[in-house]
Amino acid sequence: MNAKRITLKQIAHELNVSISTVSKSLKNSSEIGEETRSKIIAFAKQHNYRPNNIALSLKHRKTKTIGIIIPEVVHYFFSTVIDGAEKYANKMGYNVIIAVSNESFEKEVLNMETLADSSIDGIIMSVAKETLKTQDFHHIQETIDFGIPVVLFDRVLNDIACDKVVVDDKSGAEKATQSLLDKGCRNILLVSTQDYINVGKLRTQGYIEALKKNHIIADNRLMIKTKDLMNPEQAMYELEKKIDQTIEQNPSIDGIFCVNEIYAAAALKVLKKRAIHVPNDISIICFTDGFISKYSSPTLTTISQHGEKIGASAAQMLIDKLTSKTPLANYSTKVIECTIVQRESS
Amino acid sequence: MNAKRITLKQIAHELNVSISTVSKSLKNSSEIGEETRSKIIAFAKQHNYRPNNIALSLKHRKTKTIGIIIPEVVHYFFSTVIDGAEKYANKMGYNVIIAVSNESFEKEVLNMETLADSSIDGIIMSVAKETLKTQDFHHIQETIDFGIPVVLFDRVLNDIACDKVVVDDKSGAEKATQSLLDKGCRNILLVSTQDYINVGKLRTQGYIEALKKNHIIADNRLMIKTKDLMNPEQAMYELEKKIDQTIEQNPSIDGIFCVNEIYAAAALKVLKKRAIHVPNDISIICFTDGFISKYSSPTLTTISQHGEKIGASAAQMLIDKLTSKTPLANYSTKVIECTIVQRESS
DNA sequence: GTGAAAGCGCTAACAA
DNA sequence: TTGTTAGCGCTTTCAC
Repeated sequence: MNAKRITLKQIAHELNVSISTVSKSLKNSSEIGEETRSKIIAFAKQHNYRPNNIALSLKHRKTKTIGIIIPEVVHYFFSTVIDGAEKYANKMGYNVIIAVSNESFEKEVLNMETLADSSIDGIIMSVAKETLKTQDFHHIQETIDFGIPVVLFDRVLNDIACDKVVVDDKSGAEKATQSLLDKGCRNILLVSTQDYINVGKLRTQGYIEALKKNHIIADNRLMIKTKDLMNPEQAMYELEKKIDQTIEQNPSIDGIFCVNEIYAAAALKVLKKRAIHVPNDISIICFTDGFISKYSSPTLTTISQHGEKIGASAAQMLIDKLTSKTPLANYSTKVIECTIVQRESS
Repeated sequence: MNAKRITLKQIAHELNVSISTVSKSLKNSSEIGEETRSKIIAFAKQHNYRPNNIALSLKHRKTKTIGIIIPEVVHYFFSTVIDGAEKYANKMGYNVIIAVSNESFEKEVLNMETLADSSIDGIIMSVAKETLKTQDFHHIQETIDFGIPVVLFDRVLNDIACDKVVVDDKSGAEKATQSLLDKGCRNILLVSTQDYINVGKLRTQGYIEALKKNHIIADNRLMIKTKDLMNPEQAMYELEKKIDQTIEQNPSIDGIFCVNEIYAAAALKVLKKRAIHVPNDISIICFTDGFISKYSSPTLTTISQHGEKIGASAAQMLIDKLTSKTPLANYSTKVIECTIVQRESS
C-alpha cells in the first residue's frame, strides 16, 4: 500500500536511461528510438505514472486552476454560477477553487490575496455587499495590475476595467413588470433592496420604466425597500410586517414584483394570512428561479437569471484571456438575458 | 502596470546578497545580521514580495489545499457542508477546491484522479448515487492506498476504511416520527427514496423503529418510495400523484414524514389542493432544514442535519490526519446529531 | 538516438 | 554572519 507516486527520476533509474529520455518518451517524441520509447511507456503505465502537476505549474508558470470568489455558497443563484463555471472550466482542463467572502470586505480582500498567491491563473468574482458599501476596490485593481485576469459577474464595478458578465437586470425587471401589466395589473407593489446593491437599484429602475411606458406613474408608497439587518429572521419578520401594512393601506394592489424569491415567499405568506388568492386577487412575479419558486404553492412565476450560463460565460471569458485568445487589455461586458419562467403565481 | 511578482532571486540580485540570505531574512532568522535583515525586509515589503506557493508546494510536498467532491452544488445540504468545511479549512490555512460529480460514477472517478494528481493534500467527499448503485469503489480505495487521506461524509461506504462523518439518520428519523406520534398522529405516511441510497434506508428504519416502540406496526401501504427518474419535474409529478392516491386511499393519515424537504413540498401541494389543513388535519415533518422549509407556508418543521458542522468536522478530521495529529491508520467515524427545528407544519 | 545541464522559486544542510 | 549547494519533479536546449 501507500504506493506513492513514481517520478521520472525513478523510472530513469530503474531503466538505466536518463531523465530526459524518459520525459521525451512519455511525450511520444520521435527523437527517441522506437524500442526504448515503448519500453519506457510500458514501464510507466505499469507503475501508474502520473506527472506531478505542481512541478508542471512551477515550470509553466500556470496552474490551470481558476478561483471563484462569491459572497455566499448557501445561495441558489451563486451555486448555479459555480455549477456553470465548474462545468466549463473542467471541460477546458481547468480546476476550480472556491472562496467565500461571506459578504465581508475584509474576508474578500483576504481571499483575493490567498488566491493571488499564485495558486490560480485567474479569478471570477461577485463583489461582497460590504465592499459595495465601502466602495474600496483597491484589492481588485491590485490583482489586475499584478497581471492576474479578473472577471466580475452580477455585482460588478464600473470603476474597474475588466471583463464582466451581467444580467440585464433592468430589462428583466421591465419584462416582469410588463408581464404583470399584461395580465391586467395596474397597482403593482415593488419589493426591493436598498439602492446601494446595484441589482436592486437596476430592477427598481426597470419597474419604474415599465410603468412609465404604460403611462402609470410610480407611486412611492408602493415601493418597499428592505432593510439590511444582520439577523435574517428579524429581517424577514420586518419585511412581512411592512408588506402587510402596505397591502392594508393600499387595497387596490393587484400585483407584486419582488427582486428575489425570498421576498416573494414573504409576500405569499402575508397574502395567505389575509386569505387573498394568488393569482386571482394578486399576481406575483419575482427574480431568482430557485427552489422556493419551484416548490412553493402556488409555484412562483420567476425571472430566471440563468446562473449556469453566467458562470460558464465568465469562465469562458477568463480562459480566453488566459490562453491569449482575447488580447489582455481588451475588456468586454457580456449581458446574459433574463427569461420569464411562467408558473402558477401570475 | 502588470507588476508581476518579485522573487527571492531578484531581491538578492538588487541587494547584492545571496538568495539564501534573503530567504532567511524574510523568515526573521537570527542567523542574519540585524542590519542586512532589516534592509532586506524593508526592500521586500516595498516591492510587495509574496512567496510563490507553487514552489513551496513542490518543496514541501504539500499544497495546503483540500479537495471536496460532492454530487451537486445546487443543493442546500451540500452547500452548507462546503460552507462549514471552507470556513474551518481557511482558519487552518488551507484552501478548498470543489469538484462536482453530478451524481455520475464516471465523473466522480475523473474528479478523484484530477484532484489526486497532486494538487491537493486530502479529499472530503460524498459518494454519487451512481457509485452507490454500481458498488464500485476502486477509485476511492486507490487514492487512499496512494497515501491521500479521504474523509467520507453523509453517503459513506462500509467497505472503505477511512474517516467518516455521518448524520445519525436513523435516530433522527426516529425523533421525527416520535415527535409526530407525540402530537397524537397514529397513521403516519412515510415518503422516502429507494433503499440503495443509504440515508433513505436508514431514515426508513428509524421510522419503523419509532412506530414499533409505540406498538404500531408499519404499514407498507403508508410507505412511499420515490422512483429515481432522470427528469426531476417528471419525478415530482409522479411523486405528487402517488401521494395524492395514497391519501385518497387512506383517509386516516394524520401525519407525514418526508426524508427531504422537496418531498415535503410535494406533500404540502397535494394537501393544499385537497384543502386539508396543515397541521390541524395532517402534520408534516421532514429532513433538510433548507430554504423551502423556512419560506414555505406553512413553514415546515424539520430535522436539521447541521451541514456546516458536518463540513467543519470532516475538514477537521482530514487536517488532523494531514498534520499527523491523528495516526494515519487510525480511522474513526464521527456522528453529528440531528435536531428538530420546530415550525408551523406540526 | 540519447543524455547532460540549466532553470522554474524556494528551503536547508553545510561550508566558509 | 553570509554564501554555496543540492534538490523538490519536470521541460527543453544543446551537445555528444
